[in-house]
Amino acid sequence: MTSAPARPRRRARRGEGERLREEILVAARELLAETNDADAVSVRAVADRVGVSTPSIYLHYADKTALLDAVCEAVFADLDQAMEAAAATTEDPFDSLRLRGICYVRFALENPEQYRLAMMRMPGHQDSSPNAFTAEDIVAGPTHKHLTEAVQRCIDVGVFAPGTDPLLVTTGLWAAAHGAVSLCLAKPDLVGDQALALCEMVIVHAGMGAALASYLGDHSHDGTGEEHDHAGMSEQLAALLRSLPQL
Amino acid sequence: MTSAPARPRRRARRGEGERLREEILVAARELLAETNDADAVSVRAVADRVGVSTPSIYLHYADKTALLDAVCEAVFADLDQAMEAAAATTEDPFDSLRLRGICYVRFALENPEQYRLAMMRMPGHQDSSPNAFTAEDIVAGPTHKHLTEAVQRCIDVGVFAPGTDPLLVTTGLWAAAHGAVSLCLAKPDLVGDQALALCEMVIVHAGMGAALASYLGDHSHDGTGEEHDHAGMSEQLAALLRSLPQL
DNA sequence: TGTACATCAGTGAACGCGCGTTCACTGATGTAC
DNA sequence: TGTACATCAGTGAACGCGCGTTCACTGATGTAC
Repeated sequence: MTSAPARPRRRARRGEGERLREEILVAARELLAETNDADAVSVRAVADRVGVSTPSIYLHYADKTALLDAVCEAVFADLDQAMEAAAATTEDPFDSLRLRGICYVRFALENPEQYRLAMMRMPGHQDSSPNAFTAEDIVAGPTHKHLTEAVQRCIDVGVFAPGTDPLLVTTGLWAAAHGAVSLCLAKPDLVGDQALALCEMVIVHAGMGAALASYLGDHSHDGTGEEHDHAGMSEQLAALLRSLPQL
Repeated sequence: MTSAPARPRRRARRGEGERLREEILVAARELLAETNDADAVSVRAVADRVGVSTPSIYLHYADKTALLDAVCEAVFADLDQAMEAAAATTEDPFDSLRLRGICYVRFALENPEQYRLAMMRMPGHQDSSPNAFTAEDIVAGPTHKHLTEAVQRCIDVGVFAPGTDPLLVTTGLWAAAHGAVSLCLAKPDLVGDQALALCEMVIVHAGMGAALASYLGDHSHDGTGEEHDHAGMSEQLAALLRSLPQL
């Protein structure tokens, strides 16, 4: 790995110190993409790839964790941008959700190690600083905001029952997408070459289930608007499914 | 960490070499449970915890990877046992699936680092041997087999439409459960203290969606039994949902 | 236009650390005679 | 019952390695006079 050809580099001029900061970020992401191994991203390897000495990294990032945090932020920004572009191709609110889901999955499958780093760093681990990229950053960020808005539009249009909690559906859809994708990444043999199809299936199923549940919740409860009775769900579902053929 | 009190140990007698092997396995899992950090499981730390010198590990495991593989196997075995016990409390096939899901989630939330190790080691990584614990091992193992059988019972009983591919539903449910759980583990703030409820919601939704899709697939296509038309799914869903209130 | 100087980007060498793994060994356990 | 010996479980010390980080430094860039 140390034999990676150092790019020819010009020393930055006076006010251009920020240039190297960006190059370091890019190099770290390239390393993730090429090695598919987060352990391959050492401070030394990144510096080597940029074509700069190791201590130079510390001119731009306080420590390794700060660099990884910056990578996470950049990955989420890219993901959001891709999803918004994908969603812009339709007017239908539910289809917009679906397209976001597909885009999410595609992004993750195409950038597995960057996705893993962004999504799977656990708080409290040695490799995450107290101010690491946490759930708060996600919820505050545009990715989550855009998704919640898309869910809200589905509620407005009637795909999800009125009174549905958009945050709950958002989190549920995210969980479904994340699960499908990370199963595909971790155990590819389990799904073979049908990874994308499986992921889409799971997301759409979760979406349909959420829609169905919000309908059931809206019509089978006392109307207090409180959380669904999960324990009784299977009987309701069974009853509903038995009635479907008479539609 | 090196100051972990070494347990008093008796040297094993002639035929009892296997005893230490088991103790090593247990110590590794305890380390995962207590530190919540896979990096804390070093050969040295494990040996230290058992109360034995470092090279002794190599009398029972070829290398570190072999030890981790054994841990994965043990974790999956425990998970299967817990799920079977949970499922045994009901006769209803769909409820059996639901209980398995809840048990799966609970196990993962209670043993986060062991779960992560078992499910998230990626093939091709430096820390996974060519014969590491892969998807093949999972599919061949009892956990997956039991789940598929439970899905099949749902098909037999009519909860899922006849002709449904049990393997597809199994994988989909697994993906949903894994997603909900790993989202909760990686970004706990995102779900707060509602982790278990969220996970159950996602799983049940995915199950409902699968049931719904298998019904739709059975009644809205040309009957060739080929894969669903995912692209047209949202219109079908929208139409179905619009018709539901007239039930 | 020329020169002294402050500033800024980046460097070379070294630090201590914990890691996985190996090797020659020790000493208890059981067996053969 | 006593003793020599093979076997087996486990050890102490050391190996080389790559890591994150620090420190005193160099030398190019721009500015003041």
